[in-house]
Amino acid sequence: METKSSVRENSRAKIVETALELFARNGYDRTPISMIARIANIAQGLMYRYFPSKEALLTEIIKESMADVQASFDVNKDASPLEKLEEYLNNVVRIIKTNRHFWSMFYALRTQPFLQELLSDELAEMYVNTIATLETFFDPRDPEAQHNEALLLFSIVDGVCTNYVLAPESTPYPIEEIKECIINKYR
Amino acid sequence: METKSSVRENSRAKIVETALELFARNGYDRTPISMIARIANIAQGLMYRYFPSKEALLTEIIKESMADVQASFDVNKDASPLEKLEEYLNNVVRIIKTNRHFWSMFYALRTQPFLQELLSDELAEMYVNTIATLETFFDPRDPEAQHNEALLLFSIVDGVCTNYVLAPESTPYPIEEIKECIINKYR
Amino acid sequence: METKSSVRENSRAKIVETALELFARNGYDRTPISMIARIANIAQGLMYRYFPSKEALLTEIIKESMADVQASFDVNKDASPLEKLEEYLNNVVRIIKTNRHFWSMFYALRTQPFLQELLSDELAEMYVNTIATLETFFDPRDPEAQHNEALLLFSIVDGVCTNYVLAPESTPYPIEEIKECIINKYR
Amino acid sequence: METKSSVRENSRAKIVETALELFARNGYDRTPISMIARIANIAQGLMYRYFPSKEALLTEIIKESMADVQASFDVNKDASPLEKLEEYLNNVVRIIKTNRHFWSMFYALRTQPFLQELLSDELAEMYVNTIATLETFFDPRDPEAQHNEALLLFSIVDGVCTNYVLAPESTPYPIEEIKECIINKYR
DNA sequence: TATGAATGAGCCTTCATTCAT
DNA sequence: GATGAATGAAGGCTCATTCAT
Repeated sequence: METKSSVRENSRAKIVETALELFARNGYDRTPISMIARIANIAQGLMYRYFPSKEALLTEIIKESMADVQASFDVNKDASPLEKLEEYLNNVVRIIKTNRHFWSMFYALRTQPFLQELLSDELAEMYVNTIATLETFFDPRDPEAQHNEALLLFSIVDGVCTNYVLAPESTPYPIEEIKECIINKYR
Repeated sequence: METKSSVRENSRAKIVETALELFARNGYDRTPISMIARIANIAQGLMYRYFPSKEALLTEIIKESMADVQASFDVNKDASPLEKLEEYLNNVVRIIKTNRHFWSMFYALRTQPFLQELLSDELAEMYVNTIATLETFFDPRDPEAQHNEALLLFSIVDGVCTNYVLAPESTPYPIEEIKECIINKYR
Repeated sequence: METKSSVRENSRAKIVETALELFARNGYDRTPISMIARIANIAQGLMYRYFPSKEALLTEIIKESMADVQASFDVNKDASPLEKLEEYLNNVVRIIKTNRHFWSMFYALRTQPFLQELLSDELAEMYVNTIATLETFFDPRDPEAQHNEALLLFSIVDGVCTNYVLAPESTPYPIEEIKECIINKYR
Repeated sequence: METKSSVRENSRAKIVETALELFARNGYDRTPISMIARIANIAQGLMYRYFPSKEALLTEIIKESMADVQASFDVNKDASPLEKLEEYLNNVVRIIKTNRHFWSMFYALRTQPFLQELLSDELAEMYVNTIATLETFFDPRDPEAQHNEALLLFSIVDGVCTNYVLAPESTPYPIEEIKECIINKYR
């Protein structure tokens, strides 16, 4: 028997899933609500029972996915810096492979000016947290160098992930091998 | 006295310049032609004398700027691999600092699905060329490793440049220091 | 114990009461069914068990309230014209003070073209009845003057009531004093 | 030869005229922009080159018409109170006959709650001004009575005008005769 | 060449109404 | 009787593009 609230959850999930895929494929501004509705096989107006606006749908999707991601970033505190770095990269690769749709959308979105305003709080918080984590991988005796190393590592991961999700299916990006390359540089 | 063709060049240049700045600031989809016209101080319809459509304006801007960039990427063929890499990074940093508007726009645009179709030929060509150049920086005895190293270097530059143009004015990205960090990793 | 029909009456009454208040406050076209349902604490769809449409709800409310009003307009047939007029004005003032919500809505609605069609029969009947009553207050020897006096009195009451219900709380309309003014004019 | 600015004026006037008529006939909320456009024989989007929104179109229409009206309310300062009152009533009747469309719309609009907010400034100012003018018609020795008399006269005019514009063509409202009735009451 | 008025397709959103539970 | 999820037809508004001058 389907309860009312499970009906609700079903609809909501269908909207989120479809929107995520379409935002990733076409971009946010090129994905009309009508297209989401058509592909999700629901009426146009239904989205507005679950989200107050198209923008709210987007931010909700991002917040939910981000929360999932943050949860899977527990790093072993007792490991050596190099081990931590290795574990971090493994986590990154695992997560980006698992949620490719989301990250494809994310990397397309984070460079859009109007979205930076929309998401500035979430983005800034995540950025600061991540940099702080990455700093623990490097020698704290020279704080400036430590900070710069963290920035660079973040940028590397950024670039690699972007290239991974943007690579066409015909020439996939060898992310596992690239990961090994990175680790080698830090040995 | 202003000749006809210089008038033409003036209007055209003003359109390109204004569009570039606005595309960078607001994003392509959020920049109406009317806004470009207003800020460039020309009539709305005038753009269509120079470019057949808004998309054509964009691709033109990108092609022109890309050509400029390619031209400034001559690498000294006789230098050592490390010297080449250093020179390459210097070029990148110099160019991105000089044309920040363009690169800001470029990095916002390259992840947009609809643009990848629009520019796929140019983008693919540039990508292949660049990777080929970067491969010359690495040991050719293991071609697969060589290729992966080139991919990684490209991704690193990608990530660093993206973070540079996205950094808010309040906390600028220390790109010169980061460049040194990178070079250190390759010594 | 609540019988079935009293439940029915409760829901129905709650809908009518809430709708009346909201129509008065926001206007008919700016009061969604969903808002009535939310404030009346009932389900959206429930209204359609009692009224076939939003328009039907409105006309029902008006008809019911009008009936109440008509009932309280019995004028003493044996009184002098001036006494009749005074009694009539007293009735008007009493009724409008008692059902302020309804009259506030009524005066907002009666000028709306689409409602005039909807209610034209009721409105016309009430209008003719009222004018006929008012005519008994004036000298029948000049029928045209008598009719015009009735029209004028009706208009005066109309204007005074409208201004009363429209007056903001900060500067209430002194309807009792105005009533005395009117009576003085007819002495 | 038609200049550009006269083209502009033509279009604008056509929009205003059509909107005024339709707002009067159907009510503001029941008059879609698309209907205005269709009847004015212009494209839907054109309105937005002249007015930033539908609401702005309405307030503009009201402001313009109100200004016209205010201008025609010069009362002879040296006349006796009764003469002033007579002149005032003559002005009212003349104006309402001339701009019947506008006043039909105006009386339909002024009772709509959401419009009171929209126009509260204009409405309040006009109200205060008018009451102040009307007070000069009455004996200043009892200020409270004077104020109440002004309120009543305003209400009377209000009611008469409303009934005039609402009267169906089949039974027109004899406004000239009613005007005489009113004057008689004040003799 | 240049202007800016005009067009109309398409977008986001609201809301009266229906329907499965 | 009661619920609230789902529908779909408008409505207001934006904007790339065309066209008369």
